[in-house]
This record gives sequence, C-alpha cells and structure tokens, in this order.
Amino acid sequence: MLDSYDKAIITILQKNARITNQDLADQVSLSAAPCWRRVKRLEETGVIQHYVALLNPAKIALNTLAYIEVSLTDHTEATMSGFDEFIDSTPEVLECYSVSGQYDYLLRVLVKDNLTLESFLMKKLLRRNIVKASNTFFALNQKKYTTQLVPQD
Amino acid sequence: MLDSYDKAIITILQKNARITNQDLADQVSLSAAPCWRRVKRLEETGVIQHYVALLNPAKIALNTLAYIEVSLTDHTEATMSGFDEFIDSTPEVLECYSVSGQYDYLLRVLVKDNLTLESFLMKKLLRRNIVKASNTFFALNQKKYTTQLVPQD
DNA sequence: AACTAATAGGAAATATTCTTTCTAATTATC
DNA sequence: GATAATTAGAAAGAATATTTCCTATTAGTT
Repeated sequence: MLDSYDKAIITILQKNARITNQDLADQVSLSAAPCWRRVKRLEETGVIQHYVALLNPAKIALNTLAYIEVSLTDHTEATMSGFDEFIDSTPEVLECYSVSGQYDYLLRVLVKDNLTLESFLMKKLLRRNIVKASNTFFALNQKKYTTQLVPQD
Repeated sequence: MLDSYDKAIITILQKNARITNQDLADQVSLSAAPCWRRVKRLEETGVIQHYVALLNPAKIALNTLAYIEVSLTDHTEATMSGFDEFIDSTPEVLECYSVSGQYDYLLRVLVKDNLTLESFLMKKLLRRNIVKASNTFFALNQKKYTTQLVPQD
C-alpha cells in the first residue's frame, strides 16, 4: 500500500509539516510534481490526518501533567453519556482511553499546576457523582514525547 | 506575555499547521505582515516547538496501543542509562514519563497487534533484566486524542 | 516476449503565497 | 502631553505551490 517513497515522505512530514515541497522532493529523490501528488494522496486516503503545531506547555503556563485512572459508578446510558460529555467538553483532558484492568478509563490531563489539578479533580470530575474510583499519577518528568509513527509491513 | 492575537494564532495553528499566512491573518483580523511576524516570534520564543503531520495509526498497521507501568530493578547509573537508551532507541515507545506512585515509569507504546506487544514486552523490555516489575493496560478504545493546548492566564 | 493499459515521474509555465521593506499608527513611558 | 518603542499595514519582490502536458515505467494479458 505504501511504497518506499511514501514512507520517506511521511517520515519527513512527521518531523516537519512545513517543509517546502521542493525540499521534501529533494530529500526523497523525486521531482516536485510527483512528490506533491503523493502528499495529496496520503492526505486524501487518510494516512495523513492533519497538520498541527505542537506547543511547549511550559511556555503557556501548563506545568502539571497527570494520568488519571477512573472507574464509573455504573454503566447506564446516563452515566456513560455524562462522562462522554465531560471528556469532550473539557480541554484539560487531552486524551482518554477505555482500558483493560482495574479501572474503566485512563485520562491524560494537563493543567497549570498541582493546585489546579486538585480543583480539576474535585470540582470537575468527582463532584459529578459519575466516578466511583480514581487514581492519579503525576508525570514527574517527561523522558520522551513523540508523535512520530514508524510504518509497519 | 501572549496577547489575544497570539492566542488566536496558536489556537488556529494547533488545528491546521499548513494554513496560509493570509488565511490565518484574515481569521485573526490582522494583515499578512504583522501576522507573519507574530508567528515567527512564537516560533523563535519556543511557544511553537514544531509543526508535524499526524498520521492515522490504523492506516499504517499500528493497531495496538498500550500503557505500560515499569519499575527498574535498581537505580544504579548502569540500569538508569540502560533504560534511557532503550527508551530513546525504541520507536514503539512514543512517550515515557517518570511518575509518582507504585511504579517508576509510564510508557505509551504503539505496535502492530497484541502479539507484537507481547514480543515487545518479552524480548525488548523484560529480557534486559533492567525491569523489576511491570503492568500493562491495553487501550481498548481511544475516546479522545488531541494535541490542542489551551493557554492559561 | 510483445502488446496494451494503467500508473507514475519530470519539465516548465502559471498561480499563489511568503517575506521584506518602508511608512503610518498605536501604545507605553517619562 | 511629548517622546520613544513597539506594532500594524501596503505594496513590491522573491519564493513556493500547483497545474499541464509529455514521457517513462510498471503491470497485466495474450
């Protein structure tokens, strides 16, 4: 499905989404036109979902990253959709997964500071009586963070 | 530090890093030149770290996402740097945090399938006798994933 | 293997966008 | 309220994206 040109292209675009088409073409040893067509095709087929700017959280006063495991009080429609609505509408929750194991969900939460995390937990999450149990771990240090995916096959 | 123009600019660039400068300028109600200068300043001051293409993992045969909690056998220099080297050199590990709580680290790992995760664990991680204990939870469903940060203050 | 069809690459022209420069306006400071 | 510093805007020039047309390569069929 993806040949070696495509793989080279997505490897580079995952590092620099704003590279010029000519530079990209040079790096993958194609001329500009076919390189451009391949990028368009990768976009159209959904391999490339979108292009984003990644910010430095500390520079916008977001210094506390935490993972929060959560179990719901029950699994009725009302509880589930209330939780969904909470997740969707809360910008502090960057990621949410339903997970195997003891808890129902794992949340990745980024807030200003530890105090803000406490009030996030108490006011926004636990006060809804949607959550039966939760467990928070703070990310003390980010050792690695990348969005770079390496294609398989 | 960031005024409302800057906030508007980063909000938009976090959604679409490849918007044209003129379109961006229109959306934030500036003319092209000052908008462009603000973007450059946001890049130079490190608020914008870089621009990346985000891929659809399923489209490149990456279907199993797991979080793995890990504790090291000890905290000697050799063990720590061996672990660092493993994290850095392993593309399946997208994120790694040192965390509070029962374990030392939390890893976000993306691989082809469950079988591949098992062999990742057994061959790459546990065989190094660097890890004392680990606990894996599979992400059964991704309910939310965003890189969009909302500036505080 | 030769023919054909389909797919993909390349050169070059055109359209669009970026980037700089210069000037005017706004904001902050004393 | 005057002055300095900062920021916005218009417009020209430079760079880049995108299309078009043509050629080459690949894949499938007989």
